[in-house]
Amino acid sequence: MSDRERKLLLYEQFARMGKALANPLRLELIDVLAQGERSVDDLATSCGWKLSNTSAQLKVLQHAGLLKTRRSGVKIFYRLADPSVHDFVETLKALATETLPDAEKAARDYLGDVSVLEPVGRGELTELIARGEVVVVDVRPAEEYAAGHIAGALSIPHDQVAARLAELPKTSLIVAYCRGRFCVMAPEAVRLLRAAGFDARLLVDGWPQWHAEGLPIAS
Amino acid sequence: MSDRERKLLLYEQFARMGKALANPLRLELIDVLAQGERSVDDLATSCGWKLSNTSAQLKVLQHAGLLKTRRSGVKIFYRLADPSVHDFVETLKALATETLPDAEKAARDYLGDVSVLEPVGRGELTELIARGEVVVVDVRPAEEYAAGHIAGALSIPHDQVAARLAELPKTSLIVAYCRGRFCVMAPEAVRLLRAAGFDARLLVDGWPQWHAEGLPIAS
DNA sequence: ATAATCCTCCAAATACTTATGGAATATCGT
DNA sequence: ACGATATTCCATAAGTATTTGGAGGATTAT
Repeated sequence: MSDRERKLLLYEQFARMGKALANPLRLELIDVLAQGERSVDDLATSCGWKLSNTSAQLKVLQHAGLLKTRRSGVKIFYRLADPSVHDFVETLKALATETLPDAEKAARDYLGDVSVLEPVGRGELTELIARGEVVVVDVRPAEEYAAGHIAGALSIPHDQVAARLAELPKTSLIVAYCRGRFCVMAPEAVRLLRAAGFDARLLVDGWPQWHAEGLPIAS
Repeated sequence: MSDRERKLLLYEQFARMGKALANPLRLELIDVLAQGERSVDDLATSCGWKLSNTSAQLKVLQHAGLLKTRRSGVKIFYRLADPSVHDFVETLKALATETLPDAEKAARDYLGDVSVLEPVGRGELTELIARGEVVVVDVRPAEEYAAGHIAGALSIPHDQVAARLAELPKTSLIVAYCRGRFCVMAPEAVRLLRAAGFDARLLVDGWPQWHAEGLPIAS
């Protein structure tokens, strides 16, 4: 085999990794799996795609070495093969919003203007928690909270925030978080809380980054 | 438009970036362009693909916001839109070789065992240069050397090394470099030099990383 | 065993991607 | 204006990806 053929084979392997990331459902699955392991139909339901398609796309990611599985009884749980997979996909999304005007626009249309929600850094939140000056709210679905959350956070899934305002203090700062920088759940919750007269802010990024930095967690 | 539709639109934009990286020629083009700007048929010749296909793939990368162009007379020069594009592709390649056994094997088949070539770090090379204890050889094609190289490096394109051994000292250490971690030119040159009795080592990574770190350069 | 549950595989329809050769277009120097 | 050079566009053919519904396998509880 010639050098030229070997080079093409190598670049074809690199392109396989690109192909794994060339599909919206697959990218969404990685985002959800960055919250913790999930079963196949759980993922299908959560992302709103057909079971057979979800299974097929999970297999694609698995064959690219990005996911691993664990069987528990009748269910199969998928998880990220390594936290670096999520970092890489975050970099992809950041690069897309920086270089593709259409992606930047799609992010703005979906998330709205996040800067007015006064994003709180992870360091700042750690201090606020230490001083007892904040209520942290996890607005992700209950399963994701159960799989792991910021130590001391309250679970109020985003679709229940409006109905559970009574559980939150009007006198203290509230910081909401969700799946990450491109997740709409916490920004929506913060807007709702602000409209209802609460002092609410957004956590920069979400659970995966908090977890990756080794900050205090619970589950 | 519903939240769900907006979310899908956003993830479709992210997937566009993945798609841009889902083709071996496109990844190779990014590697070559990380050495400096190049014209279309220069790239086609250098990568060994048909002109029309090279042009089409360059357009795909450009529409993904990864490349920019500059016209100079009858030629059009493409370049990376930003150095972060190259960083990102390096991360992709590293992730592929770490998670995909086939990719790791393809890299080994193409590059051979690089660790026996005693790779020199950039810091170490800077010191060796300062002490005048090394001859640095750039084995990339002459155009790439002309577009920018490590300060003080000698240009001996990889296909001329065997014929130009007389230009190199037997008494001093020789360090060769090329396009980067997955480029075969410097590893081959070091093996050739060692077989001919020279004291040769490989520079870790290649020109783009040296340049990105702001180390001494010339052109 | 049998049924229930969960997941994977398969076939098929549709849509997209890649690669090619050749025609069309743009720029420059004469 | 013309020819030379460099690039893009186009039609086309072959290949690959996506999505679906339903059949087929595994595992568990009865």
